[in-house]
Amino acid sequence: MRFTPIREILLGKHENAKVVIRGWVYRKREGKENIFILVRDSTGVIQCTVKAGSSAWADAERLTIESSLSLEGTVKQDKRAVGGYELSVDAISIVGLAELFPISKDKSEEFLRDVRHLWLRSRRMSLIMRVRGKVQKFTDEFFESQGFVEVSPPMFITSACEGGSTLFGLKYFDQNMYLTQSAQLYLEILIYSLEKVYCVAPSFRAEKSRTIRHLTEYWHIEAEQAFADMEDLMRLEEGLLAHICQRATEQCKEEFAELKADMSKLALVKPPFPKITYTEGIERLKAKGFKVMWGEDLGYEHEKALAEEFGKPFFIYDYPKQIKAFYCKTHRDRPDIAMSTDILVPRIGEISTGGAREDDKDTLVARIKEMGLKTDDYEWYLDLRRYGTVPHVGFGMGLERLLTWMLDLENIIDAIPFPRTTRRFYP
RNA sequence: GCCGCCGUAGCUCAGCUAGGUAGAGCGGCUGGCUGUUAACCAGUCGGUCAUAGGUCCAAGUCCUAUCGGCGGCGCCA
Repeated sequence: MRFTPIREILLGKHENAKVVIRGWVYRKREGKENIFILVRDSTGVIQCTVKAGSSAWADAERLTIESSLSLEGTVKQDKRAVGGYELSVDAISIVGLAELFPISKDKSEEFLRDVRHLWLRSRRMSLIMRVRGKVQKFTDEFFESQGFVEVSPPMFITSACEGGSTLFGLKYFDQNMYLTQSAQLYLEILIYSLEKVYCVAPSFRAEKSRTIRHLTEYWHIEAEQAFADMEDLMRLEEGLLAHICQRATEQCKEEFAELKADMSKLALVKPPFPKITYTEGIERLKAKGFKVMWGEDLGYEHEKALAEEFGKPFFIYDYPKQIKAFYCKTHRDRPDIAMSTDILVPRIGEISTGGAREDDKDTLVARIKEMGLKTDDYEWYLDLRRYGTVPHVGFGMGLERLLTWMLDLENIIDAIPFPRTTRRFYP
């Protein structure tokens, strides 16, 4: 049996032809003369009409919202149907008669989160998931074009990447292990053979953050590049973002329109991005009346204020060493300044952090001790500096934060099908 | 970790300020009507007011604790 995608019918390709479609009941309106069944499949929604007296009438009467079915009928152009085409039904075959569907007209955020496994069927969620899939594809396209190799980092790790306080611990047989919070250190291993590597993989953070931009499990776009400096890094990052935004404007028009997401902001994402130093950021904030001291990390309000000025993604770089991780390289002539850069976007703030990694073994050992960490935990990491060390850079970008910004989502949880937050991890 | 808000019918909410018989809309069911557009009209079913304790003649309403949820800050991507 050949089934016709609903989208093809709506595009006018099957006018007056007999077709068979399959899908789920989206809405149903019942009268004496007609039953109107709105059927959705993965490609669209179409109105199907069943006339009184038709052999399909009894089945049409039984149908409930979200029942799965196939319908045979004739495609008719009809202005009265949303979409311009409808199916005049000859036969219905019910696949799975649905029980009373819990999601109806009125719905609260809280309830929809409780039934997320059903809410994912909604038009809105499927559109977002489509864009998410595309953005992942665009990411692969970009790295492919730049000669990067996609690699697969581990999820089980033995020690922290950054500190330790935000790790999820777990029992690994008789030992304690953790879920990774970044693939960075593992990508660093791989540049010694592949030079340019990237991955898109989950990162886990046990931060009890209660905000619209935090997940405990999020997908992390990470890359590392050997023989590269900060300029290479920023060029890579802005190239990636610009490519994703460019391709989204080409391929995701319908999704943006239906989600009422503002697509015009994507056109502003063109290299080179605005770039300011941390010091300049502090000055700008002071000029705006914020009470910030050089050396303090920027808070969310600070980030938002700066991002508003630019109205598009931009870089902040050259942070004070003390607010950055142990592996961060510092300027040789300004040892208090870390070669680190963030990308900030309006409304969300930070979506990416990257930088040069310390490539000198002794400096790295000193930094590890300075931060109160144990060199024993980083023996293999130090090996990378013992055997053919190279200057290298890398970054990590939060896929869901990127999508939240692109699609104007109110909360990051809608950027991922199965969000894990401090309070929610079902289904 | 700190702070704020919320929890009443399957769903969305009102009722709480100032204690006095548990309400509406949607959904379901029954009937009617209509080429309907998240249809409409009538009727009907539906509730241990999150849980536990307290105050009171009387608690959905006031007090305390607990549980659950949402958000802000911090931290981060």
